[in-house]
Amino acid sequence: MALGTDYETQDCSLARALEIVGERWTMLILRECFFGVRRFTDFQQRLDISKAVLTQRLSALTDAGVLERQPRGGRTDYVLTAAGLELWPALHALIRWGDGRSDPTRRRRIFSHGLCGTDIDEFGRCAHCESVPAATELRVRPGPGLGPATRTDPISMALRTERALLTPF
Amino acid sequence: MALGTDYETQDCSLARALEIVGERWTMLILRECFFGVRRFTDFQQRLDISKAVLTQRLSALTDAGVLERQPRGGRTDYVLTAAGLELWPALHALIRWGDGRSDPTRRRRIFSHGLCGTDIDEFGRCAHCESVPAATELRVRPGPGLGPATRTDPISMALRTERALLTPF
DNA sequence: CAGTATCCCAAGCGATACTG
DNA sequence: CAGTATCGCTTGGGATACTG
Repeated sequence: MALGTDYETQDCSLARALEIVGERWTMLILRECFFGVRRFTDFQQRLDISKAVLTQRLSALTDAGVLERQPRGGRTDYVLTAAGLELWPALHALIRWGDGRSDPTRRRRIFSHGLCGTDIDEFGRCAHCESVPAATELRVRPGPGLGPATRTDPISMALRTERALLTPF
Repeated sequence: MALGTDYETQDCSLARALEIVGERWTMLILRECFFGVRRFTDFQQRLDISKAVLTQRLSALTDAGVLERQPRGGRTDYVLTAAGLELWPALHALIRWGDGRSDPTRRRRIFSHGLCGTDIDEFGRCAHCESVPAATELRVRPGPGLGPATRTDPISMALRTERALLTPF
């Protein structure tokens, strides 16, 4: 069986999810979306991805209902839909797992609950509010593991300060 | 830049995670591990994956410290390590997201907290215990969305009953 | 700016056969 | 049982050039 062409025999919905978000680059694109990136050119420059591939991925995500095209200033924004926003727990879990692999004390990005300022734990929970905040309620800031600034573009610079997730650039 | 060959420029640990678990088939293999599959042949038959690819994935996961080889009865078991078990939140979030995409009332697999019997929510929480149980404390049972039994092998049949995660076959 | 079009190479993967 | 070896196709994707 060719994975990607026939998921019918898989008795678990994981395969269905991977069909949409399991391709190379897709998760990285979505991470950028959560960080507030919306423009084709910004995705392309930040990820250093070929334009053909980026076009294909953005279209696939749009077709799948994860992203939505919105006109802004004569240009197109790619914005997370409700279904896309629901991917946050999965994305966050992967980020935390990747972060914990080296030195857990040196995380690269730290997420906090905007309403109360408490950092969320590895399961996405805010200990103070006893809730699992949605992505729209979170803020990001650089952690101790984030390296020195190598990029000087406006987006990279903004992401070196604390900032609400999803705020458009 | 070629994704998969150079993640150094990625300022987020998501890329690091995807380097290990982002390849095709890898997540499906890990799902089987959480369900208790440990043998080469069982993976191969359940996933209908080519032996060459399975070999490569199992070796990569072993090298990455996600799986561990354990001799059992003259054969080899592939068993999740502590780092592998920590992938559960990410895997669970993806499964839930994939399940919710069609009809949320018709989930295929339902996970419950073995200690108290309460189903866990989409964030992995047990409402009764106010905790996020580890994979070792969970049980799986078929949900209303699981189709009719098409496979009659022992593993598929066992997975149509309630069962603790990670129990070896 | 936001793509499309073309080219071409490399990797991924399935199928099959073989092995200790 | 648990792989290796070989083959050959198909896809992915980087590079470059072009377009409304």
